[in-house]
Amino acid sequence: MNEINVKDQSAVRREKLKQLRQNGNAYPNGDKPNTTISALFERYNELDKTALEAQNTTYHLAGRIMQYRQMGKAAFIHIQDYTGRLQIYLRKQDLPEEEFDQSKTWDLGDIIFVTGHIFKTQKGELSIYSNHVKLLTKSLHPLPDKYHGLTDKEACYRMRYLDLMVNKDTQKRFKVRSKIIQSIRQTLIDADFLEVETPMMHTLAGGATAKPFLTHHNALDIPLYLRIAPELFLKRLVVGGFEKVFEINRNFRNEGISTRHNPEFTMLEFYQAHATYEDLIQLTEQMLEKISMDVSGSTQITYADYELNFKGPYIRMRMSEAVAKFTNHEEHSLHSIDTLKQIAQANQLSIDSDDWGVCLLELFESIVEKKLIQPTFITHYPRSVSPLARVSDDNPELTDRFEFFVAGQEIANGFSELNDPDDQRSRFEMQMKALEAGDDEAMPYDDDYINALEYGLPPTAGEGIGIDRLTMLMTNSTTIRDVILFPTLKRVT
RNA sequence: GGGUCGUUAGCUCAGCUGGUAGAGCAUCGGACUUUUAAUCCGCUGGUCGUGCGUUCGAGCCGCACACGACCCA
Repeated sequence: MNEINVKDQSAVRREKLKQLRQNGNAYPNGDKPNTTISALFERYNELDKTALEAQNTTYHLAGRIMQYRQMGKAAFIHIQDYTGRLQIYLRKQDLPEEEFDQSKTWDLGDIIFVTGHIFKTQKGELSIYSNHVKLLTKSLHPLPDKYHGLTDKEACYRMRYLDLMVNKDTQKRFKVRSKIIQSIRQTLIDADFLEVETPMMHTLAGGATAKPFLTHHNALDIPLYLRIAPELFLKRLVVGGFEKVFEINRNFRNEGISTRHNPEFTMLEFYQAHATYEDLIQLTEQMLEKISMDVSGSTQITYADYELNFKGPYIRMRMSEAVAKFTNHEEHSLHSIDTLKQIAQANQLSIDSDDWGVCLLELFESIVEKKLIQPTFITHYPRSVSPLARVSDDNPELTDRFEFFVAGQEIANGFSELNDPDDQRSRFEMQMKALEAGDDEAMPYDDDYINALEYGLPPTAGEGIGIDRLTMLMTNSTTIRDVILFPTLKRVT
């Protein structure tokens, strides 16, 4: 190593790789482990040192070197596979000479293959006593600090592979995320829902009010939008006879980035024919109770400064009831738009709309939402802010809709679907007026969707649940970037 | 979009009132056959985010920019 600069750890490792290439294939494959680290712990960790001496099963294991303690004629190595970390013991006299010499050139981060039997050290740590070792993959960059790990958040987001390698909490968070999705899928499939996939590229960005991403199809020479919601397609499927459908997939919204917003995010949407929003409220309670049990074994969850209780039934409030409660008004007084404007003024809010529903929603969002800590359903959303929801039978200004809040955040949105094509047509027309008036988030008129409704959508209820925000709750993460493997970041310059 | 803070060795972090750039881990060399953040001895390693300015002199002061974090909208 004299002619290369020893300060450059990568150069040292490259030099070693060069040696490996000269000695044969530096990237061997085909060596198969016959167990995993966690399996060994489950089987043997309860046995004591002497009991393990009777064990002579030969195990093959592969893993990345995370710690390496060389002691002259012996060495202790901690390797990590996707199930955990295990110590390997190497002794010069128990290994072929060239293998022991080879092992001295290994570095933290290298991936090795180990053959040996299980034993416990004097300090009682379960380990592998190895009689064969082999390097599988040379790592060309030094690992982050073995004790502190990688703490630079930007580095964690940009190099998630490194974050996952050295930060156990990160691994755990994404395993929980997977478990949540698995739990949801299980619940829905057990309830006879059909999992489907609908287009990610739309000619009209409908199903929600949001700014879309625009792209272009070259061969067809047409603009396409990345979808902002799958809703209108899923309901077409219900028209077609798939009476219970769900989709877990990405939506894209061309909006700001914050601790609660990533441009692409994952939504569960599900639709059930012959159900009402009341049925979905119950299903949501069941689903969340199960998720919380599956993930943490309890319905009590710690999130930031809160102890959240996911044992149903959850709090329910009408939107006007909630606004009344948190502004100390009588609920019936909120039927007057003048009262709403007064409340807004008293709270230093300027609302430029003269629509009663818009005003009520604004008050709700700015005053009430952040105060809904325990799981809470807000129901009776105004018609004017719910262009796809069915009008309530007892009040034409309201819809059979709810949203679900936890820790001040919106987690879910559901409603009995509007299946009257003529009503839907007039709602789209209202949206078009809003669009003309400059609201760039208003929904476009979807002619084919109206056509589908004219064939007959059975009475149906549907709901969307934000998987990222749900994962934030279940993993006690206060930023969405911590629950998305590769969050959107600016380019490094 | 606004405010506050951050960016120094591969990683984690110090750096005084503006006066020659520091530690631990990792690396490199040596010792070491049950260690475990191994230990002991020795040696390396820097475009102080980028640019401009102030100054005899800038990691430190000023301005602009980049990226990020937190709070607010």
